[in-house]
Amino acid sequence: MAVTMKEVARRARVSTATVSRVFNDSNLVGEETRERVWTVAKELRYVPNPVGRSLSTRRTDAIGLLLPDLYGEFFSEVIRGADQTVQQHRYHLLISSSHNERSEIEAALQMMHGRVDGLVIMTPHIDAQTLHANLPKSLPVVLLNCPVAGNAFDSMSIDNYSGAYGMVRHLLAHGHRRIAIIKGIERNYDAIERLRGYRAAITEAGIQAEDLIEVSGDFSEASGYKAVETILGLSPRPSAIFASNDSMAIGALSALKIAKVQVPGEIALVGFDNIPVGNYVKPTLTTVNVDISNLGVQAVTRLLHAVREKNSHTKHQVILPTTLIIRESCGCPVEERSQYSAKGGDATASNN
Amino acid sequence: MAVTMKEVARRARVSTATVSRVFNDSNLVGEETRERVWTVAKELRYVPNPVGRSLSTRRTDAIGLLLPDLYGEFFSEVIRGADQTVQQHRYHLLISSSHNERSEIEAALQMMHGRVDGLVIMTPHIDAQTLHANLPKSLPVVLLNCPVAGNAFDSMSIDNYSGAYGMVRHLLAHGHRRIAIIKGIERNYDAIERLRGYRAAITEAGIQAEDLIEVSGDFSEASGYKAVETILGLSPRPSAIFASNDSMAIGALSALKIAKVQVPGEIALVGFDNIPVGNYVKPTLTTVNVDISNLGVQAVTRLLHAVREKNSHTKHQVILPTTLIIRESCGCPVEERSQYSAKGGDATASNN
DNA sequence: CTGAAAGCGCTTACAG
DNA sequence: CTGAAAGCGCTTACAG
Repeated sequence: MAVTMKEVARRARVSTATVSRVFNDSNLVGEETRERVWTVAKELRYVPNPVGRSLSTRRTDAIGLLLPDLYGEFFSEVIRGADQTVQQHRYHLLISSSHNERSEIEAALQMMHGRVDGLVIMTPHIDAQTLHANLPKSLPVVLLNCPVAGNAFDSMSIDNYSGAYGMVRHLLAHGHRRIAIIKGIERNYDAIERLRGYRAAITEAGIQAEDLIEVSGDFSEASGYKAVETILGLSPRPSAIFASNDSMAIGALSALKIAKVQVPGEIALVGFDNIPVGNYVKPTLTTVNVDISNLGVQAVTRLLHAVREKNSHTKHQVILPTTLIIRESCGCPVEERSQYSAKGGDATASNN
Repeated sequence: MAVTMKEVARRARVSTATVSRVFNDSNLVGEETRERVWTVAKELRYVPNPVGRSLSTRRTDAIGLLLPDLYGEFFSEVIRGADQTVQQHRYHLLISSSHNERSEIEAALQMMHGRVDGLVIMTPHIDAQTLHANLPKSLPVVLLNCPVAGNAFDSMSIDNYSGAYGMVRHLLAHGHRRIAIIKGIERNYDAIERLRGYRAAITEAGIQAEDLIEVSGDFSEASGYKAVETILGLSPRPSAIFASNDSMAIGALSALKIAKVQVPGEIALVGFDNIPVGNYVKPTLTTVNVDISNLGVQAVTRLLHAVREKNSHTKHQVILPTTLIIRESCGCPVEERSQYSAKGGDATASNN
């Protein structure tokens, strides 16, 4: 059907080896021969078959991206960063999502097997065990925001801890002493780290540990709404709320509006993630920014390094810094309403 | 390195042909043999190499998705629908984006060549010519929201015309007579169709064609903002604004707020797309909903039909209906604030 | 029910 | 600088 190398070779009166060399920019081809092959190839509209190529080179020139989900801007931004980087390196991107259960992840790992030269894996529910059991030992992997400890894998994650820490410090700096946190999903890694940052900032400020005000939430808008009912019932009432993500902050904002509690006048409110909607609510939402597409860029860059420089590559656990976005909802003076970096000092440098 | 079929065959004391048959659920294998092969395969953790497989079957079990962009919810929703469908059929999804220029599209088409069994192409800037020139005649293709005329390709698009028509009819039904449109990018297909719907509804209502109030825009928030300046300068002032997309509607809303013009009290405002932010602005935005992930589902379903039933497959141009989402910004009575279908009668049924 | 063999479209030492 | 040949890991008529 499609024209093959053999046909090009025949018409250009050379061997397939020579055609192959021409298409691989080998320098062991005579100028004249090269031209002749090019011409014929162009005429026939020959495009090398990547499958044949892959079989002999044992490369696929593709990498896989495993995602738990595909809802919302977070994942599309990761994909955007990944796609961009992959294209720069003339690689391809294979995407597979909806892997929230262990069995699905295992199936997905199997399916990627042999189709990609490396894998970026983002999934909250995975352990090193499962990974090792389902991946060829030699397949390079970068873990994205996965709670896998140790240094057996390259990993890349967001500095949830410092982001939360920096945000709470910001509230403290503006005089808040009773700061409530609306927590995320209990066993979620991001949620745990953000909570840890909150606790550290509070206790470091000399506030008693028993004064930590922790309200449950599950990252949903509804849970933020509900949490406010609890918070408004406390006495003395907290003067600030740190929601573990923006969705909950927005839910909280609705509840506060309905309860006729002024934000930030009577209570300050801040979130985490910097989702676009934060710019549209009134007051605009102070939050922690995460450069998500960069997360994708870095992960793929790191992975391709592992793929191409297998020998010199050494594994690292990288933590990407976050940024505070000061808008209206925290009530801090206008002149401070600019971006500045959250304390992100413990980010490990990547060395590729 | 990785264990191959040969190794499995050797250990199970059968030929590779038999191993192959076992893995392809062929029924010409004895039960006993089958078991033995399974056991050995399991032991060795054998996974068939898809590249070898592809080379002999001439299938890749993958389809490609070509996107112009990767910004925002629209594309992530398309991807979500596509990924979901692809997985159901045990196919793989190859993604490639940022194809806005002709040369990039051509390069992308070349790169997909041989890697996929079919292609879903979404790009505003493409003509049938370029497509034919860069695609193997035999490769199934589904065009997504592409302005390619004729029936040479399967295509799938949103019913922009009827959506706009229905929305403007809604405004007319509520007594509006001077309805301005903020247009989208001039040569953009969606924009053209929405404009066409607006014009049809207006003129059908017996309003003079010279009373069409068309203001330029480019789909950006900023252009919506600017358009309002023009609109407020008109006399008599329009009583309603139909923005060709939600982003512009939101820009317009900001401008109206600043100009202290009540929405919907003094002027009604509606958009198109139903982006999530529309729920958060005040007043909430009346708009036209497009089930985007379904667009991805339908396109892939159609494509896989073309891939697998090459013979029985006939090409169709499908138009997916839209829905009106009535919220606060159009000012219509509360009891009507529910979803109902926009006139979507001219959607062609897909027959796979 | 099973195997030997050819073939899918490339690449790459090896020899010249 | 060029070609003949082996090999990458599968599948599938063909023969038995």
